[in-house]
Amino acid sequence: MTLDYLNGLNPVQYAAVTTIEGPVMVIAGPGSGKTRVLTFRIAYLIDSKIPPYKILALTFTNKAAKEMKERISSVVGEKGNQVWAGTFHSIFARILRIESEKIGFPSNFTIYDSDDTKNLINSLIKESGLDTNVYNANSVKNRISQAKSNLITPKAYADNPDIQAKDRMNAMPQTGMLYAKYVARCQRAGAMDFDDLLYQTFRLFHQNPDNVLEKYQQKFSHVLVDEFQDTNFLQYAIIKKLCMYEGSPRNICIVGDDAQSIYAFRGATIENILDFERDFNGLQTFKLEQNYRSTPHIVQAANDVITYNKRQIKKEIWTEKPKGEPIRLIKAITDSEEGKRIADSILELKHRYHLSNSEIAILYRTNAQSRIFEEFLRKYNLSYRVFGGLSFYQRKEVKDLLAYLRLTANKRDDEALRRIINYPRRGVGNTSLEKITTWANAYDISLWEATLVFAANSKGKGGLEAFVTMINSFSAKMQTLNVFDLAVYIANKTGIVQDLKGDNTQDGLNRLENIQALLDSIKEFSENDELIDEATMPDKSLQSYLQNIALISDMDQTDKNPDYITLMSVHAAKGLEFRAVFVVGLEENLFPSFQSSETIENIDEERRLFYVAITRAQEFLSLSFAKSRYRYGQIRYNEPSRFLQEIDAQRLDMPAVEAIPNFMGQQRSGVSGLLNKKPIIVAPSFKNTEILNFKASPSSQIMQGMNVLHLRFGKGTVVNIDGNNDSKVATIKFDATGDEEKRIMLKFAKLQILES
DNA sequence: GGGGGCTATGGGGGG
DNA sequence: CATAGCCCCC
Repeated sequence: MTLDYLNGLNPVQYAAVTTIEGPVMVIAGPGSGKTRVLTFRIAYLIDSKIPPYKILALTFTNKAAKEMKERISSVVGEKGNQVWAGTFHSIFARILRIESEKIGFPSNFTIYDSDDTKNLINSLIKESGLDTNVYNANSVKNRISQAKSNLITPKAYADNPDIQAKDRMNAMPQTGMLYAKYVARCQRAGAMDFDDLLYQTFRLFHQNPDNVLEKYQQKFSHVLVDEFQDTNFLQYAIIKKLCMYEGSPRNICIVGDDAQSIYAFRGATIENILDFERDFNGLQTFKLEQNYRSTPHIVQAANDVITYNKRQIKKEIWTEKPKGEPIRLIKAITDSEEGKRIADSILELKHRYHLSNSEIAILYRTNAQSRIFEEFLRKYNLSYRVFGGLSFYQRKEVKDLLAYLRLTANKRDDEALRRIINYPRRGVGNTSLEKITTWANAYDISLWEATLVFAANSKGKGGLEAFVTMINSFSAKMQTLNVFDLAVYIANKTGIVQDLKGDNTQDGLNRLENIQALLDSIKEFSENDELIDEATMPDKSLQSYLQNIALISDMDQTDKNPDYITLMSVHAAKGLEFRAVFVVGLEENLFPSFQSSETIENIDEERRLFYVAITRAQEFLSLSFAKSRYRYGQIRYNEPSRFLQEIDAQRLDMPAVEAIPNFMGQQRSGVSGLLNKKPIIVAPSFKNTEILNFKASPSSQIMQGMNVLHLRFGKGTVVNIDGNNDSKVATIKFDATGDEEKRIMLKFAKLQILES
């Protein structure tokens, strides 16, 4: 066989690719060709007659998975598609889709996203009569997530004195009870949250009904794990289930870099690497230290910085690249000036070195920092794209339409039902929903089943009945229509499109565009045959679509115009590289983040994050800081980041001692205290002497065509009156508001009838 | 039904 | 400061 692709590898890479039997650990420094090693290793496995469908490759991000798949296929062709390559979550979601009935979940289970989880926890807090000021949904959610990630069941949670003590200390002793309720409610809804995709997979393998574990142990003869330093206890536990058993070939290869571990805050643990050495004896380790990405200044700066971390696997990256430019230090007085100077530098780099926008990135510690850079890039007419922030799939209108699809696919999906039972409006108010919720809880049935009861007994109104009939008709259509046609049908039939068309504001137009964009992407899904992939997207069903959507993020969206400057957080930049990188906001309390300053472990994680940031640069690296910065509405003064001083001065274009002393000693970090809240000016919105004589007329006397006076809007004419009794609504055209008509509920409105 | 005002909150974030 | 969620009021 001709294995040309092996020729370009250095000796360590070659060994890491071709050592395909037994446990292997690859420690891969930044820019050391990690992805090449991973993909060539898989190609080499396939060339060594390992059936591609017996190879399991786990990554953290869709981006990494996608890149890996593409590169495997480019080396081995078609059969590369049969490799089970994907994120932990997507691979295990796929397995659960096949096996979930064995552990009490329907095969069409819903995946709850973070918002669903949070909403559900919030309802549970309220239902349980707990104080929402004390029980914060986010912290409860984090506790539950932590518990699942450490394989602690609700019962174990309740029985564990340490956990109980901690919850008591945080004044939230009922957290364990909420955890138990949450789990029960997810079960009732036939729903799994993101953690469940891993937790339930572990449960499945651990309980092992019908020897399902052996099935997958046999299925996957070779397992690869990317970014192993970011795995948590649960992920490693699943990996062990698959690879560590009597008679296992133990063909497992983990790739990672302890220096780039930046997710400890969410449970990733370096212990896993240490445990791995212990769990898999006979382990062969390869260290990739040659860097093919960056100039010596950049590589050395990275080495300088990381030596300040005590606990790490010994490793020094090096490069053969030519010297290149020193690292630029940019100091600014204000955050706004920082924005301007970065934009200036970008223009200069573009002119001097003919960089395209896509070769440039601005990396920051917090997403909130993006705004100022956007402002200046827009001013300079440079195209850019901000990653992170509110993703497309988190927008209200998108979630609304998706909720209809979700409920159609799984009627027990409580969170979807809650979202749309009265959108668009069909006269199902809070009172009805509360009745339904109480009923559902009393009989331990889903909201949908409870809704059926109320719809059948409802008198007159018919909103609920219409809702039930509509959803049922969607389910029927699901049998005959493809996903796209179904989605279009639903968007129209529910009145969502009509509702948005009625809103002529820019906001409304954007929303309508988003609905259109969602429909376009559904069309893409339903018509593009290349997307079929047994491991992650096995068919074109509604369920398959929803699963795919739930596990995708904003980061994965590709743009039609690829020539933009990239703005993203350092976390998001992991795995990427750019010719020019600006790492901004290098100030104490920002980078490193102020919440991390308490412990050495936290500062070390911030330092690894900085290490990740600077090693994204190929040729041009700029580091900037501002003396003062607006944060939470106040000007704050911070000293330059300690990390700047950890870089040997000879790598910098100006000595740090020259740049930094101006800012040392003089200013203390803290709040300026000068800025006070703006005075609140109350101005009358309507001036008219007639108001002095205002006297409201009884609402029953108000009729169509009358001239009326309103305290805020002034004079107007009643165009129309609809509804009856208490819910009469008047449509009134006021002189002051131009063409825009107001709809006012007569029950509340204070209107005076005027002589015409 | 819907707008306005008040209040709480604000770290990094994949799936 | 910016935003989201909530309550109140018309």
